Amino acid sequence: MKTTIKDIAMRANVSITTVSRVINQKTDGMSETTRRRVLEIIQEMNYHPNKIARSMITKRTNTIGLIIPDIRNPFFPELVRGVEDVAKKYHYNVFLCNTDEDIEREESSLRLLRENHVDGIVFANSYTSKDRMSQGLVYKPTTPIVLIDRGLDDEMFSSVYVDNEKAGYLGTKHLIDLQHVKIGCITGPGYTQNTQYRLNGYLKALEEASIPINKDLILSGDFRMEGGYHAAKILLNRENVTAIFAHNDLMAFGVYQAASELGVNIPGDLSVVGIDNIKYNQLLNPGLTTIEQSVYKMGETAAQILFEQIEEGGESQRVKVNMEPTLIVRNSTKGLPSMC
Amino acid sequence: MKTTIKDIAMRANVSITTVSRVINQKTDGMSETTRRRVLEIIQEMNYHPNKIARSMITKRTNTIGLIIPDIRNPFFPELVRGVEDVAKKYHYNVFLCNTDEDIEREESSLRLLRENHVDGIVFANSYTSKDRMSQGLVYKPTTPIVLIDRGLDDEMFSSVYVDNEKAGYLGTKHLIDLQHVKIGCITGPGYTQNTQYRLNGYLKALEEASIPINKDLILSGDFRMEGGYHAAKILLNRENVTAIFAHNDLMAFGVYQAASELGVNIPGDLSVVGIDNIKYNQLLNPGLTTIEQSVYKMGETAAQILFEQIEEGGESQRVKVNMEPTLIVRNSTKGLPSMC
DNA sequence: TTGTACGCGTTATCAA
DNA sequence: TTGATAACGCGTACAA
Repeated sequence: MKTTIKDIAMRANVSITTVSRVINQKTDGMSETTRRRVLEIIQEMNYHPNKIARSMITKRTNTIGLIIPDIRNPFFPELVRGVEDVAKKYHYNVFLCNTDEDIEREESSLRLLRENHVDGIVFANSYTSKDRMSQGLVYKPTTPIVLIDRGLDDEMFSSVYVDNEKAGYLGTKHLIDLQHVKIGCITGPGYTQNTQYRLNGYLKALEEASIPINKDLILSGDFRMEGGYHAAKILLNRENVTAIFAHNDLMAFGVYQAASELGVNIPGDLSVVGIDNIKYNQLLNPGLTTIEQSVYKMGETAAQILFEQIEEGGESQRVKVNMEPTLIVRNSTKGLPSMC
Repeated sequence: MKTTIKDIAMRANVSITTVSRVINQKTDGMSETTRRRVLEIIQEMNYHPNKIARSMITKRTNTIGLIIPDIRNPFFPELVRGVEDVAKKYHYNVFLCNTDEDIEREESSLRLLRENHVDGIVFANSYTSKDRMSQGLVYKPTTPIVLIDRGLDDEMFSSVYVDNEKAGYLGTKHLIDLQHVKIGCITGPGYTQNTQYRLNGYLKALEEASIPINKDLILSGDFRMEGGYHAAKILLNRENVTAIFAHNDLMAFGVYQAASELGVNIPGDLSVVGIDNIKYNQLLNPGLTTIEQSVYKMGETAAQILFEQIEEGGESQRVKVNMEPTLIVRNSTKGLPSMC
């Protein structure tokens, strides 16, 4: 039997109300003597309040949910830490849910979190189509939700995301500035919104430079090494590209592998750009030029917004934060000798 | 106002007991008619049971805690997934807590989890000294705890860990077999038990080969790239080692960086071995020879044990699982030309 | 300055 | 086959 507020009350010869007051610092007009005595007994009996019971009354669980595709994708640990560090500051615990981009798991996570009465949810729904999302989320409009990485174009939710079109534009522009023309593009899965926006940026940069668009240079990947590897093989064997823009670093890693197998030198024969600036891409030789998204900060920001909405009790304004991506040049990109 | 079991009962013209029975599949001797009607209303009103209230009675929250040092260390995402996947199978949610190896945060995490009445805890206390741990955990002997990565030598807790002495032995033996004699060793922080065991393995292998032990070749790192980098600089500049055994892959990455800066060729001038077999070390050129620990499996196993203890209700046997590390040879190690 | 008593949403016990 | 009611541990309005 765990010790309860009742046990403390008995031992201290006071009512449970008094004990409750001590616990919740409601000691406005209370005798110092009883306060001290209660505190002592609490120590002595090693009493810890039962949050479950408390939240029955207060309607607060001091708990938030965090839904992501897969913690093993090195993009997400940073994000998770950002969220958790803010949560800790607010004395909140966080439930972590991995969905593997599976719509079933997204919805079951949402349901589970709701049944656990979390006070809010940070949702990295990067890979979900809009319609299904809305459908899934409509379940629980009462709990504040902040979308991360790519928001729905929906007034319903706050969101924090990177300007993906700009990311796509920056990477492509960098390659064009280096005189590249045959620039391969490896996108994420077709159904993600990130992919669409990043691709738009790519197209825009080409257009601006009056480089004709060749659809054979645009291949669809999976945001994982494998996808980058296979796409790169095709681009290198069939299309003779001099540069590849992979829509995330993991796929760029795959490009490195393919290049290595084919005896293609980076950056001598091939320039490579990624997106994310994953920490461990410094390991690559040569270092990978990439577009940085401040992932940790995204997590922090999303959590911050969420807690503001929680505190304001649901009737707060929806917020959309747009983060700027920045180009980080390393040694995987190199100017093409200008052809005469 | 959320819909409650009461609302359902009203609308269905039955008692809350009946509704409760439907929810909990206790429909043994129940008329199909009422069952169907209740089910319909539940659908219609989009009712979801309140787990908080339920756990007041059942004393079960269907929630476990997972405490780790830092999710950004690429060792842990695998472990987290292992735990979470098993948890999901049991319809459990998991609270994630990062401690940064800070004893304060470990204890506050423990306290927070306990206040949230988790049914069990998986604790990766890799970096905590035995005494403080016991002190911290003694708080809550009622909740099953499974230690991971390195167990306390304590009958109190179940644990899953890798035979770290063997890991240290295997890596060193491999280098010795390649004729290396001046083998540098970069350990983890001195206060971790892993470090002690791995170092023992290193020493044992040297002894077996009758290679005299040189304490200058043993440096203490931090399990991060930075530590590996600095230690490698010292070993290469001052000690002329022909091989370095880093006690995890991250530090081996640091060794690569140092070698690259100093113009030292791997494996030509220097052989390198790590521990962990982090997924992205395939990216390194040359590929890193390392000792694999099946991290995902460790997570799974720990969670499995935890759930067995939860189901058995606390009076179960303590279990200690010892996982075998295996050597994975890639291209970072090379035989030394035998000196004549 | 302190205490009594009710209610939060659910399950379990016993009765009908 | 179904229902009334007591718990679970706590916070709080109101009373003393």
